[in-house]
Amino acid sequence: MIQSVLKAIDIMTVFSTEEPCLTLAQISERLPMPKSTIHHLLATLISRGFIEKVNDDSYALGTAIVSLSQAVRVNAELRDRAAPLLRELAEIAKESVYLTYFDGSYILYIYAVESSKRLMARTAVGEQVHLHCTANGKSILAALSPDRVDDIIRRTGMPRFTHTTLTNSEDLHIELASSRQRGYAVDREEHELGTFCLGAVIRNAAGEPIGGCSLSGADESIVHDGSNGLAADLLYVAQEISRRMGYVPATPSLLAPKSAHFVHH
Amino acid sequence: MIQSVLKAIDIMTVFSTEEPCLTLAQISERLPMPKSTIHHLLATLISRGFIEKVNDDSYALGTAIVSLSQAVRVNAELRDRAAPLLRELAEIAKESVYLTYFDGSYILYIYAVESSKRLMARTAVGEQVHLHCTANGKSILAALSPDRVDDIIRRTGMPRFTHTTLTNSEDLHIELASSRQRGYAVDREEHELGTFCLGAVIRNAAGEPIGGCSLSGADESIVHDGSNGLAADLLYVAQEISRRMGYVPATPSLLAPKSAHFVHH
DNA sequence: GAATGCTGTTCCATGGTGTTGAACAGCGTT
DNA sequence: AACGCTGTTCAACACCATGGAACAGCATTC
Repeated sequence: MIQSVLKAIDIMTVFSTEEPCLTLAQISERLPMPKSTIHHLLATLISRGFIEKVNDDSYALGTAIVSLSQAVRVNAELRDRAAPLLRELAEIAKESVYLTYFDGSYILYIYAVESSKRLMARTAVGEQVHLHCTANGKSILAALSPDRVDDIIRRTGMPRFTHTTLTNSEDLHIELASSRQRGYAVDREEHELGTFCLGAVIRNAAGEPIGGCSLSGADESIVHDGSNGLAADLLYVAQEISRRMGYVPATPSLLAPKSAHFVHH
Repeated sequence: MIQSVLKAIDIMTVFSTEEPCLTLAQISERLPMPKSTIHHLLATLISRGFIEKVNDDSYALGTAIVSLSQAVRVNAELRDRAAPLLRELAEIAKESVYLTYFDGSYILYIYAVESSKRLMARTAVGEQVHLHCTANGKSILAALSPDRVDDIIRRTGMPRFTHTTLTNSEDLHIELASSRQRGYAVDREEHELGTFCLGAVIRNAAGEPIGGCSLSGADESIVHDGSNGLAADLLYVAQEISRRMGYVPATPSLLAPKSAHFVHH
């Protein structure tokens, strides 16, 4: 473990969306390091664009980090294979579409086609969220063994976000059973009020869940089963992404896209 | 300058979209460092999620970088203010919409609402592009003094990407004059064949150009002046983003959105 | 099946370098 | 004008990053 590198990373991690700009004094009061040490590290990070100076007396994360994200493995291997399908899905559904990556404990949003109905200004890309409260997360949990599900919720907990969030293990397992039966998971404002989602799991060549994709809308009708072909299209897209990741279903799937848009694949 | 931090950054910079996964041997042949040094640094970066191991014998950039990008200054200050407007614009235009940040020499794509017409699978977000060959870049150049324009093209050059790319200073200055007159810039397949764009500049409180937004389509009709209200809507959005960044136009603007969608702002 | 070439990994002594408190400088406030 | 607050620089000491060499794990090869 190289200490100066760890310290440099700790400094970068102090910045947040809420506090994108910090003075040296603010950084030093949040970290157990002398100001001069922080100053040296900041100068080094500035030289490579990882940190930038704002207004002569405060610091912020620089744009080099955004450039680097293009080369992150999951972006090159998962996102770039999934993106064209997700864009089509967004166009058909006229709703926001999200792609997430499962890191073993949480999901990380790695791609989005966001419709104007999205409530939050900030894009979801880059956000890390619990599994139990999202359609994406539950579609992944539904693809894991009950033991692994219990293991994950033991580690991460089941914090409440809204009045509909599932906060105990039994409710979750019941919900996962119906998700498994449907083939996709549903989120009824469990993470964010005013946001309803459908989520479907994505698997790799080994059949393991590696992420998910979801449709997200501000209208409850999106989660009404059978009211439209959205769930079928979502499942088709998730299955096609899995196929592109090397997944070969044990029983050849009968899924076909409902929308004619997908016929050319 | 802390050398171990510089080395850690150099290691991360070796990864690219084309080569997202590298073995220790591959990294060491691209960098003038002994394998053991690289190994130590990799272990440190792994401990914080900046690097991850793939398949036991190769390394890749980890997801921590994607999470960090949420806190990057331009994302918090520019992107999050612009995103809602850009989503509406994308919905009205039914084309891809992009937001870029001007770093002094290049533009960096920081947000996108990508339509299914986009040719490339990869998202543009994170890409760094020359100014002279994009609508976004030219709208920024048109807002700078001729001296600064010359200074920038002296530093970055004017590489050719397609048969329509402007590759000499005089052509560029003529083009910038008409962009200035129109109020927005146009890209006729100058960066990528099959991609036509309209771009408009975004200014900060000091009136300086800090970025741009653009509409991008696969159809030439998008750049046909006056054929539709897209340019007017784009200009309205760019102006409204500038306003949210603190810009106060010298002469109160008469611009109004053509589409009724924007009336509620 | 032993030997060879390749990986990635670990070890450890050495000297380079990161660390640090203290001193400096630049501003705004008092 | 003196003070308190910034960010910045300095230099000496101790620590720790460094990188050669040795190890281990695994294919491939002869």
